[in-house]
Amino acid sequence: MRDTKENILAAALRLFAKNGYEAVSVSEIAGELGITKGALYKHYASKRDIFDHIVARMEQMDAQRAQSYELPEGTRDEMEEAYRGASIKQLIAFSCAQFRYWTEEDFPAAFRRLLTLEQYRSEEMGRLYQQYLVSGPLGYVTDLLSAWDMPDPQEKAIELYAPMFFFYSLYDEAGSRVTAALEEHIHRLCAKWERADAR
Amino acid sequence: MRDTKENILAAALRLFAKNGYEAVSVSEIAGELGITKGALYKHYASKRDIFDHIVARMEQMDAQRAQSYELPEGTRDEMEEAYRGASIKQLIAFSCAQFRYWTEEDFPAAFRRLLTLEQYRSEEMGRLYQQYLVSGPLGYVTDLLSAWDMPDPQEKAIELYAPMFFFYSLYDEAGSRVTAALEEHIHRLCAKWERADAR
DNA sequence: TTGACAAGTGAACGAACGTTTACTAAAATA
DNA sequence: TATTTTAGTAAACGTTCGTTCACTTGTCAA
Repeated sequence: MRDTKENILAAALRLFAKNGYEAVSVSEIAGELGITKGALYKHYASKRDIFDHIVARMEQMDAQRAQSYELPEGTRDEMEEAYRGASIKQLIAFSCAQFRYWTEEDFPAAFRRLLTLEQYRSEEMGRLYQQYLVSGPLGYVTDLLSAWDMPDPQEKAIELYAPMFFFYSLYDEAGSRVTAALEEHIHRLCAKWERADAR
Repeated sequence: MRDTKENILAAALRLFAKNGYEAVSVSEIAGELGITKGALYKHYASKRDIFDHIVARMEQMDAQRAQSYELPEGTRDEMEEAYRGASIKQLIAFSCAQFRYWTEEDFPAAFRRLLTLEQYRSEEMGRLYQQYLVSGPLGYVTDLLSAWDMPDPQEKAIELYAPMFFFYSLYDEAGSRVTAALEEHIHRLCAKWERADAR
């Protein structure tokens, strides 16, 4: 089959996301596909090579997703004008979409758990974890609110993003049952800001 | 030395918290103390036995800490009366202390990272992770606010606890620099509730 | 002083690890 | 049709894993 290479990537990610990179053996990955571990080396040079391809794939998916949203990219300094044009409604939609992305989409959801498990092992993984799931999103929301001249942008960014981050962990235990509560929280908060803004 | 057993526990926890249980070898643990891995088996029956003692130790530390606080223990149903007696000031103090506990105290801080890395590997670890760091604390705060007859207790509990949870991850990258911001958040929020309550 | 015990060493165990190799059969290409 | 490539197997490689064992040393109680 031509998609064996793709199946290896998916199976490896699924296992890495559950047990962590070191705890998964090459035989185990191959076993998931019903092939021997020797065959696996026809597609990837090493176990680490599989991992690297997973990270690269995530980077590619993320870049693709970034440009499909109307919210501006880049840091505040570069994009100040664009930031001002974005609306609170867009922020709501973006936040909800981001949550569903990291919980419901197979690849991103597994990659999030993988990063969670690898974050302390190397500087690089810690950086990726922060960038995708912690200080990255927080900084983005902060910059956005700041460009809108909202008072206390960092405070508000925490109010918005910390529950999203917290709900990732709730989701991991309780499943999609919790998604509605999180989206309600986002809507309530943004509505409050809009009221304060109009005043 | 009599405290070799204790040193093994500490070294193993430190390594487990960085790399995860499977990625740490018995030789590595022994190497940290300058002894051979054979000697390690004079103190613990197996690698898993070390891990189990770490979990038991955490349970013991947690039970000890629970009774040293004035806030009531147990679930709401059992302790409704006690809940009503607790004050918002106590909630602030308890929350700040809890954050410092899971970030600054050596053993709990390392155990928190260990749980983070092991949470998906077994049901038991997932349960402990939730109990110590996710739904456990959230439920506790919810019950407390609910016993005070505050409106929307779950909403408020998320407002209070989600940032604490989020700041654990910020702390892991940025260190104690972020503690002040978190404590400010707690104070601000509780002050807001007190104002609304007095009205 | 003697003997039991506690705490270490270092070599060995079988199993599992990631990786390589020789070989095969089917598919693609010339 | 003949040949090369692709994708697989099965066995073996050297290494490391967790664990055990025979042995040494120092401490302390009888």
